[in-house]
Amino acid sequence: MCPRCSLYSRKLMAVNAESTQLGRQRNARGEGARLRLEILTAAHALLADDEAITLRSIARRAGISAPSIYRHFADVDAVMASIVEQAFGELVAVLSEQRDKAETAIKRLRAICTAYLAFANERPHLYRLMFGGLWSAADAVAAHPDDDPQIRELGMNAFGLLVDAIRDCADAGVSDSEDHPRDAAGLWAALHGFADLRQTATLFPWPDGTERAMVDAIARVREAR
Amino acid sequence: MCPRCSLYSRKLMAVNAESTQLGRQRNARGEGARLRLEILTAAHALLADDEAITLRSIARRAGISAPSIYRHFADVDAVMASIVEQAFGELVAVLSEQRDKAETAIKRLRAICTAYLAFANERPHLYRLMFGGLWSAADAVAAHPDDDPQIRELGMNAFGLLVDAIRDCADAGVSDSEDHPRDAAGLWAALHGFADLRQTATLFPWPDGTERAMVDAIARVREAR
DNA sequence: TGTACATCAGTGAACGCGCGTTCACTGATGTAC
DNA sequence: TGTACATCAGTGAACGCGCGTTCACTGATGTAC
Repeated sequence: MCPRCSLYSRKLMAVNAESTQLGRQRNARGEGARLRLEILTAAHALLADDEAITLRSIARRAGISAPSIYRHFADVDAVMASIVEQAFGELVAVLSEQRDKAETAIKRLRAICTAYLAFANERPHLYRLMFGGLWSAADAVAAHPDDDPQIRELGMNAFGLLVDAIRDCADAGVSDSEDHPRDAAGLWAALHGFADLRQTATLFPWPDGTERAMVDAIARVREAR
Repeated sequence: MCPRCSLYSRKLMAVNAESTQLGRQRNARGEGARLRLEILTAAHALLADDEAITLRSIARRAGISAPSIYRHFADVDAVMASIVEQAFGELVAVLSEQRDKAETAIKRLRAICTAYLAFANERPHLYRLMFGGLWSAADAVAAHPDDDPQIRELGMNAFGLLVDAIRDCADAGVSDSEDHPRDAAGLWAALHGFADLRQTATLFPWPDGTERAMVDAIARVREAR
């Protein structure tokens, strides 16, 4: 046995020993499905701590060995798809929640936008998983065209919130928007770009009020000064 | 010698043999600096072909061994910084070029925006290297605070084009923008988001005219319908 | 009631890959004596 | 003019890392006879 390989193995053993939570006891007979939840929970915990999310890091966090994940997910794409699917649900929930706290149509629109940016800001890794280049739903769908993860529909739900909010403003006479889906698409792009660049272009001196001006302009908000 | 390691080595040797362009002859005595250019050229070729860009892939493309890069760059960050620096120069050049082809202030502004989106669209890997999460100038600066790669200034040059274009529109009375840097920042965010999402959210049905509506709105273009 | 067996949850060890980086070297070319 | 030597461009082989994935297994628990 050559020294390199043995070193390798000893190292791996050490890592495995360290990572495996000895306290964990396995699920009872028909309860194996629980681990599926634990895996997703571990992924969420990683994201909450803003740590890198890989199959192995999830396994470490969940206190299980990496291969165990394959009992519950076909491959790493399936894990990511589940996480993203869940995340879209959460996004829609927080956007709706913040919207419903506001009284006027314009404030509801702005509340959605602010909540969107807050979501991206507070959970950058998760946000990048959903929209950034970290992982691509389109690629995953292309790789496994059969198991439709309905991520597309979930994304459209979130987008629908923007369309509706702009329509409500127009109906209330406080927006000049004529093509609501088009303006919502522009608004989404602007929000995404702002969220993304604030994380990436940290050296750039963002002027105060950029968000508000951008949102109001794209949504064609008409308001007394 | 264990079978695994020997396999490993044979594989590596095969890869190296394959990747090394035997045709290449090394530079003459005082001309070693040439390789620096060849490295950057290889990186550009990779980006043009939209292939992944790593220290090793650059070396393969340049037809040299990976360690050779260290004669000319301190580490992989230094290579990336050089590429990005050069790319910012190119970006400013194409934006200016397209701007100067247009006759009116509004058309100049729109030309800049269209050229920006075209740049991002045609060279996605390069664009992601500059602005996306692929590589972070901020991280690199943090890691090597001493060798200032002036990427920040170059970025500000590009941004200045937007500010000036909006100011010109306002001066010409075709924009209601009052805070040009702020509106330019919003416009940049919107352009970036649009460019990024068009590559990421390929499943999303982007409405026609999104770009124009978005640009005109944020730049507060005032125009007869 | 006891026992053989199937099922099930989960693991340990390895594979092969690509990455960035280090190190000791090779071999050509210019320079000093 | 010849030769020893320093310099320089560039390489080959390896290191250690983390990744996704596969495979044969272990050991507990329920079920059938």
